[in-house]
Amino acid sequence: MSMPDNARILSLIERLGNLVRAEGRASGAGLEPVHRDILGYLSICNRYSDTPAGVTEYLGATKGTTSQSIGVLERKGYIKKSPDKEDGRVVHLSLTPKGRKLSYAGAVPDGFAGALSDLNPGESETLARLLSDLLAGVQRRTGGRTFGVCRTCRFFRENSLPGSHQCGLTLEPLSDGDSIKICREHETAA
Amino acid sequence: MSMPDNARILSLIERLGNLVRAEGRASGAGLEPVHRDILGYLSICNRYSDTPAGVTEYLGATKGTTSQSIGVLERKGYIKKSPDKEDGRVVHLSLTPKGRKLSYAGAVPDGFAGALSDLNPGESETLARLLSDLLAGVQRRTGGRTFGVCRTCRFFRENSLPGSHQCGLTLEPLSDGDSIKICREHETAA
DNA sequence: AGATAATAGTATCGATTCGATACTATTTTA
DNA sequence: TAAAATAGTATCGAATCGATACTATTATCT
Repeated sequence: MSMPDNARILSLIERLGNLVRAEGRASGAGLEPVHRDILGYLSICNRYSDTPAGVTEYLGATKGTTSQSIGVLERKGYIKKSPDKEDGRVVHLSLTPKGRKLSYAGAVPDGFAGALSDLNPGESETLARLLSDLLAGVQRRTGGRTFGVCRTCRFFRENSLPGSHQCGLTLEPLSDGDSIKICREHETAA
Repeated sequence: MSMPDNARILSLIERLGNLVRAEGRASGAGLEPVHRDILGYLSICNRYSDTPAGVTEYLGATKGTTSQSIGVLERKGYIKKSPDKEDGRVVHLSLTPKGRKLSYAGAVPDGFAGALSDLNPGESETLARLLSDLLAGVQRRTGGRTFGVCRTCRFFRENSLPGSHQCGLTLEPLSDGDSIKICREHETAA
């Protein structure tokens, strides 16, 4: 008689997602949820992914919509655009100091922080893992990118020098800092 | 070095929520996510909760916004308004046949169905439980309603006749069908 | 080489959300 | 009976969002 687990999970995710959006909207200084999403993404993505197309894939929106949101953030001084040196079509996005501050500020809203602290540590970990698995599964199925961490990608290569790595796709060198960012070209290592 | 579990969970919920919204938008015939939310809510709420105020609390929006969305659904013929018999301020909302069909159709999008089926049954159950707990915790803290199932409410009373119950708040009789719907006045039984 | 296709991004349109504010009507409370 | 609370609507401006059309650049194919 009760709802099947799948539909229930979906409904819960939708409601919790709405709450996160609503809480964020209430507390963020005039910033829409999508703006916080974009700033957050730009703060953790690597140099292959900091483009309007990368943001578009990450958010699952259309590129027209994303272009508008990026325009708003640029006009308000949170991000800056700079042309790619090799591909004349590509634009890179970077956070201004003002934008960087906000991308950190978007911490955990009070209501959630409290509710999460009610879970015991094992449960938090389980929840995080199950949600990750679910997200990865959805993305695999819908052809979406996984946006995994560089270091876990099948193209990631260790170099002989400590702290020096290489991307097998672009063949470019990668620093330790690069290796912990997320990438739109990420494919999970087998 | 890695993200704390709490921030990670929040980010996962936000991303999954966005995906649900996006998938729903793509597949639903011109219906916005909030419209599906409203239709879904009306299909499972009881007669004390099928009002604009009930929808407002459930969605966490403002009443002005909700009033507009309800207006759209009414104009498009998915729901119908009828005045309350006792309180002249109150309006009840009901699904038209057209609306009822859509509230069922909004089932689980393909990508999610597949990804959820990858979890083994125990994991699904765990995930559903953890998300429920989280939602309840957030609502308790933010003063929001829990919208629990009538039968689990502290005001729910069994009658001597089988299949007949009573609401201790309104003192009205409740059928078996009533007892499995969600209510905005719900308070978890101790 | 040169035509064609694919890709990155922008511009514009209409419908809609959303919060804020103000407003009406009804009911409750003091 | 007057004041306050409640339910709901109306209106405004800013922004999202998808759809479509468009420009510019790069890749591909013949």
